[in-house]
Amino acid sequence: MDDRQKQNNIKNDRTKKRILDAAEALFALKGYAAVSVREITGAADCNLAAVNYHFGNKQNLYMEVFRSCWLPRAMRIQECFQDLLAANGTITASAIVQSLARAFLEGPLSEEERKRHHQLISGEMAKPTEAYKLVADEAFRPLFESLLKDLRSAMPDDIEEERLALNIFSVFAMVLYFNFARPMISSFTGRSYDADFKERLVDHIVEFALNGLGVKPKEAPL
Amino acid sequence: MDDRQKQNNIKNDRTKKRILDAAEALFALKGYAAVSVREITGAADCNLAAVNYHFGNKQNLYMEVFRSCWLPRAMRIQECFQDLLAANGTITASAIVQSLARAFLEGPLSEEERKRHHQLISGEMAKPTEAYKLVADEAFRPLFESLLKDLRSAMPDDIEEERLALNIFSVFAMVLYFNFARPMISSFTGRSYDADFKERLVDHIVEFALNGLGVKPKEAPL
DNA sequence: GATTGTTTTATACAAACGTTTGATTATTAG
DNA sequence: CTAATAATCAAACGTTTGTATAAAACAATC
Repeated sequence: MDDRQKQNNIKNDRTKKRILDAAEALFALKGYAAVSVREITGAADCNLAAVNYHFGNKQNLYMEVFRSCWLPRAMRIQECFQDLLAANGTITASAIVQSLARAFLEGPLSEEERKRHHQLISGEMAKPTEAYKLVADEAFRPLFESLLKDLRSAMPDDIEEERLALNIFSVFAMVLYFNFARPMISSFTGRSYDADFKERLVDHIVEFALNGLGVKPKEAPL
Repeated sequence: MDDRQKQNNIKNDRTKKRILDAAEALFALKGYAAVSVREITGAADCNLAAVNYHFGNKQNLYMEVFRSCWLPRAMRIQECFQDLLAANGTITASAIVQSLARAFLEGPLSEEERKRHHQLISGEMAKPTEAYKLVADEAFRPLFESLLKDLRSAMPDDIEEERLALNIFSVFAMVLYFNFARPMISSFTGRSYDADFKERLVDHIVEFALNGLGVKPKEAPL
């Protein structure tokens, strides 16, 4: 029968999973309040009541998107960073910055995934909800601590803890900004985010983090 | 009569202005979709129909918030930056970065204004609407061009245009990030955004922009 | 003081919202 | 096969949404 076929085509993957995917895409695109449950179930090709059946309510679904879609991806990025860093041999400041920039800009995510990932977290940073706490505790804080440790071992011993933290934030600022502000950067520079430009960005971030503006240019030992 | 008194107390300032204020505060706090017209008119202490009478519809009101609240404030910041830069005498890279950081972090805005200002634009950068185009054309682009000009005159002649642009973005990244990510930074460093910490941030941004991480620390000539 | 134009008011409306319900279909276990 | 559990469904619930309307209050002009 073609009932069977139809099931195999679209419906056979668990409804719950389809709802999560559709919800993630829509929440990333338009934000929590601007997306209706009907829109989600429409995109997931299931009944309206399915959201409440599987997730209780709309808010729980939103939280679940972060718990079971966003967080695992954040882990993948962080693992990618640690792999790159390890592959680099000795832990130098330059290696840390470069690995971080690569993991975030080129990293393990597809272009579509990266877009979703950053749009979702942008929404949370602009208007934090309960999901922010989850993400800060489970992803940001551990990464920050790990970076603190790495960078401490790569910098002079007498550096103050606060300066170390500010340095990390500054590198983060660049890495996130070059993702976050893509439309503006593309528009102002006239370059699209292809592999070439991303490579250029990684190089720039590393150089800037090591030499700043490079007012007194010296051959950077990258 | 106390009708007259009541008018002087709250109502006498033009309804239109009160709606704009209330709308700005609420849009900044919760985002466009999460705010209802009734919420706005309630906060502005006026009739529900006033929004449609004075602004046509909810979307126009949102645009008007950017046109007549956000943009003028962006101008004030930019003027502050130019005043600081001019007061600094010669245009050096250090002076540019310092003036920019000061204008944005300490600047002419009250703490409440700055919060609103950044929340509004965060929302737009996370989920751009029509307002983004307005803001990019009227505020971002001119500031970017002006910075490009200033920085070009302060850097070696042979520097490529693209590198100049990336440098500007990087400084911007820090300045905006230290505003944007306030909650996270406060939480991770344990410091509140008082005058002391903001001064520290300005110093850090200048130093980082000039020397990067400062891996090979040399007495910064600030 | 009547007339005219502007602003405010109370009320109404259809559409869309998140959630609930009870019937119906699939799936699993005995 | 039957009983029980899980999942899907169409329909409806009571609210809340953005916007429209027409009457009332106010302001300014003559």
